[in-house]
Amino acid sequence: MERMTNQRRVILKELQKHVDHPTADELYMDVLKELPKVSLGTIYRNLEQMSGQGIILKIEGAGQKRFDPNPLPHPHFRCTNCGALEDIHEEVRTPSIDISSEWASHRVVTGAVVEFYGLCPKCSDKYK
Amino acid sequence: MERMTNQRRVILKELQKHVDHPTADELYMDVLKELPKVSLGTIYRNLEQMSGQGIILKIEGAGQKRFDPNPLPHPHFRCTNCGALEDIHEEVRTPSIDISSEWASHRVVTGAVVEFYGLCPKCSDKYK
DNA sequence: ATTCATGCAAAGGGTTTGCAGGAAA
DNA sequence: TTTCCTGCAAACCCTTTGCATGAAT
Repeated sequence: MERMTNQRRVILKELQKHVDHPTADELYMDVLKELPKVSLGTIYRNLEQMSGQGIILKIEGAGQKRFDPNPLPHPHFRCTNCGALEDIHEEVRTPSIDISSEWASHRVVTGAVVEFYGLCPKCSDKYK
Repeated sequence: MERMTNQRRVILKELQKHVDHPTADELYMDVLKELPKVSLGTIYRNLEQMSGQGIILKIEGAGQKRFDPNPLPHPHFRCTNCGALEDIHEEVRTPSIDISSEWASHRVVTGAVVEFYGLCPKCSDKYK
């Protein structure tokens, strides 16, 4: 059974402060302020464990992994210029597929990822 | 202007033979059979260039980058066990978002990625 | 007491890059 | 001939891992 260590508590608390979705090293900088001796390996190990437990969400894609304190799958918007990843609070028509199909009968379909992409407000301003 | 080299021709031809979506090193193995002196760097440079030109599709996500000879965005299915990536030929209701919204007015939304995930036929057999 | 987690540092894997020589245009 | 591309190898970046120590249970 996994243990509730102080490091883990602080990592989760710092992640939950974010409205954006930080990378492991961004979170490391935050955690360092509270735990000056923490190591980046500990950040990675805890993020990996918590996402495996469904407490947080690990988001893989272009560039570095990013982490989201909200574990429920939801759509994101990724800036192809600066890499920023943000939640979409707008209404999104989610994709679906017929799981009773012949195709699906040969697979185990557990979920889907939806990611819109383009330029974030900051980056789109540069093109004005 | 970019040049049509023999390496590039062969890389594209080998990619087009695939119904799956190979990684750079898988494609490297294929190309080596035709061009025994080709380097992995050349594979990466050409794949990067062709995807930038919209001739092929670069797919980023869990693990290694994968490449698809079909440059038109389309849904994929990813096996979370073996990493295989395949096209979905089933009907998929694609996601959409209101691009006339306040939210969208601050961004440039250029596209969306849809990826279903789960276990591929080979991997789901192992759990039977 | 027994495990599991930590800090540290090194290794790992995939991808990118600098350079001198080679081939398209 | 001028540029762009190649092969080679080294560098790079992010992430994972081995190990001895430390802290939860």
